[in-house]
Amino acid sequence: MGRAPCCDKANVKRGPWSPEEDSKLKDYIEKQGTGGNWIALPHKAGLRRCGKSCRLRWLNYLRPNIRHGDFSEEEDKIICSLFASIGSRWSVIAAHLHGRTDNDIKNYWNTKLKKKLMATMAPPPPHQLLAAASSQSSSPSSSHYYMTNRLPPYNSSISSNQLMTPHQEMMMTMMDQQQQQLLYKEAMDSLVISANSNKLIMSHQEDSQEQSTNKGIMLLSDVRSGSSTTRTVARVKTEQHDHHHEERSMEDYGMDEINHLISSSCTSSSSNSLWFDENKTEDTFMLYY
DNA sequence: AACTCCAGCAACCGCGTTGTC
DNA sequence: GGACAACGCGGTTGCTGGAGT
Repeated sequence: MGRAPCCDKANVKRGPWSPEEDSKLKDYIEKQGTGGNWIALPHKAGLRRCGKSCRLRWLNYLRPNIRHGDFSEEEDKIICSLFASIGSRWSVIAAHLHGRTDNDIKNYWNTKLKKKLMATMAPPPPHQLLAAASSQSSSPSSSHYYMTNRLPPYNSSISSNQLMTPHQEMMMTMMDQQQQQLLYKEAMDSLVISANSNKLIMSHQEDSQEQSTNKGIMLLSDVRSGSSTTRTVARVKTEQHDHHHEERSMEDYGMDEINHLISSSCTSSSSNSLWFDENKTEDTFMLYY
């Protein structure tokens, strides 16, 4: 049995709003306010609409100081920067753009900005991804790329494949040096803090030579954007070792299993399972880009 | 002119969160 | 602290109009 409907759908009008309805809603709210109760508002305002629908219409279209139309380059950059750091939290992004609504920004991103960025930044071929990861490995005995989670100095020549999610990397092309440094830092931070995300790609690791843990859980990347490209994990095989990696997306895990994996990873004092511990700044973790 | 395709956008849906009793 | 109601948000749907054939 599903959730109870918020209103009697048989008795409410749906679809596009007429100018008369807009006028009624606007007049009522300007005179009476919302009264903190959207459910009761349509009846009081003489509208045969669902309260949710009224709220959406007001917030996205009727309320004062709403701006519609073309987004500026500056707004593009702000959206990209925030999307790279916090993902698709449109209401938060909207709060940074005066007069823009979350719905507007979401639509703009999905229909225009994303394509614009994709066109700017074609994804690297898989073999380049692997070669880059392999050549920068800190351990000659392994093509796994290890790095510390202390923030190294920003260097624009560093291949961002190893440091960022694809969507963060994509944003780089739009930004000036200062913004790139900020995004770079956010990318580094996200490798540690993203344990709370509900869209993480995880991997089992068994019998790693460099790490004594028998079985751990690795954060590969923060993929809160939900973009399909960020769900693709480059599997880096070592020539010397034949580590067994089982790559699974979050959706493949049951909640119990996820909780178990995370808790066992966090609490295992006898291993180097430290990927969720922000305090262990000297330790290393594995990165798959 | 008629039809199809598709981008853009407004609106809806349903889930998680917050507030109230 | 549990139950319920309402809000807020992000993902999705579906309508519309313009471009292409």
